Amino acid sequence: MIHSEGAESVRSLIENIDPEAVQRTKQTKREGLKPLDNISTGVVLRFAPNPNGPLSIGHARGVVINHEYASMHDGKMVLRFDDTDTIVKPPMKDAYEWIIEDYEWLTGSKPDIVVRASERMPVYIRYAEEMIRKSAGYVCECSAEEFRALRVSKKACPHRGRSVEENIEAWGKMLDGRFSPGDAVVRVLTDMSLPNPALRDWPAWRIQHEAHPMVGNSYLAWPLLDFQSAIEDHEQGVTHIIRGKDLMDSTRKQKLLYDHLGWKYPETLYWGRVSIHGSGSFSTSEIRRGIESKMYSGWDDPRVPTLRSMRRRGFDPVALRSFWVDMGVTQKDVAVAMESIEASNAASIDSTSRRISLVSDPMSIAIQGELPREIVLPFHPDDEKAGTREISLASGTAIIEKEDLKNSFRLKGLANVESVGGIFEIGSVERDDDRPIIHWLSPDSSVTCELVMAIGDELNIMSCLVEDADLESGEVVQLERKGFARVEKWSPNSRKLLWLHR
RNA sequence: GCUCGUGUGGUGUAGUACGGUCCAUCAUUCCGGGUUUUCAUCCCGGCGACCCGGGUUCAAAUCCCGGCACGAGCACCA
Repeated sequence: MIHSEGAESVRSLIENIDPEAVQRTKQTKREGLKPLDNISTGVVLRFAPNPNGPLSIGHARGVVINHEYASMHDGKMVLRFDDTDTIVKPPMKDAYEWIIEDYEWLTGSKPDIVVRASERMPVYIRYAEEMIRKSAGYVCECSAEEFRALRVSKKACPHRGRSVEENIEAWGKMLDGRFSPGDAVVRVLTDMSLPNPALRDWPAWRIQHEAHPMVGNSYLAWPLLDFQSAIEDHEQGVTHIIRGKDLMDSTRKQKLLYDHLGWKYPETLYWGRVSIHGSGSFSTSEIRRGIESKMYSGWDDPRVPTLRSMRRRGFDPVALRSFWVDMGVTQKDVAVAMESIEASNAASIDSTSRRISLVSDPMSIAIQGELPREIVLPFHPDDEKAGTREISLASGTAIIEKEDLKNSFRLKGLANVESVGGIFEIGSVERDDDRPIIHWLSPDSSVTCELVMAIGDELNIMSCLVEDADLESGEVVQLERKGFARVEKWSPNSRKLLWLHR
């Protein structure tokens, strides 16, 4: 019957049995992050940066999502410094403190646990030995090139079958410096015939003789990320790992290690790559070079995509958090525009930003007619509590942007004006037509200031005129008709604004 | 080459585990209109999408197979 009658009759058939089954309900969008699975025993999440510089905008997602999940499930958050490489990405002593500051600014809270891998070396050494004694790992003396060839041909390396005693002996040589860098690595014993080449006897330890900024020359062999991270996640009781999908093979490698050690691997979520268009896309090391060569003034240079630069320009961490939470965790590679982040920020700060006028390319016009000695304007159109500022009109002139000059326009908050032979006559105080409204300044109530604007790799420093309002250093203001800027300095002899965004 | 992953409007996202409640959610951009003494804010309206092809089924964004596209890993970096 079903076959011949079609969907309609099936629908009515179902309707007779259970009317609710065919009721249509408007679908809704799930709000916030999708809850984690397997949370019955509580959650522990972690954010694990390399301390080779302060946090950049690229780290923000990792900080925000992990932190949000931890607080959403009343769990703990571990901030871990993965600093076991002293050569390729050498740690920077100051960065540890910077990252904690950046973390606290962005999340509004302190991490529950802070751990540096470099202070945990005894733990890693102990587990490496356990692994070797269990014949779950071995010391390999092949060169990188030799092993690469073995990996692709699925062949065992000559050191793979050594006895535990021989391995322990070689391991000791790695630790005490009888081996030189490159002479040997510790590998996790997996299976050379594994279909995924990345998993075949993957390297866990290598030799590095460089001094470490935190622990000096205490160690000559260091664990690689996959080993160190796996051990530390277990030690800290991490329940959920959220990482980039480029690290999927890391999960697989680490699971093989967990199998050797008899541990249960955490739940793992992945996200895709995010590229942010319109923000400088440079790496931490590139920024560092730019600072060293004096191209940038520091890690908070307005041109540089670090969190501290964004903080300095006036970004609101609450807006940043909601931006990343809204994006959620998907494995799609996404491209977002810096303008989107700015729009999110603008929405967040609009209601609290005081309004003032700034003129960057000034010209004076004479105004005449019935003028009050001063007018009072609100600092915010929708919020009386923001207070008011007084503008003196004693001089009978107004300063406007050159590009706003027309024969007829309205000086915002004052009156319509009309050019009569170059002199502007005051007209209606009421707004009674749709002539353009422009912002303006009075020479008696304005001061000069510096407006710093980052445009790509350029720093545009403009000398401007601005209202002499009583601004506070650090506050974010909206420049009428222009956009937002943060007050860097506001003292009688030096006023400096830093451009934020429209 | 081997391995893995992802494809929903311009952008981002919900829905996909249990096919019908989806002629597909929400936000933003864009377009039009309104409010407003800012090109800000706010309000209303509109445009706009399930990668392609087969299959299963009364019914597929959802399940299966095959393509295609894009991305990642195969470092003695993280």
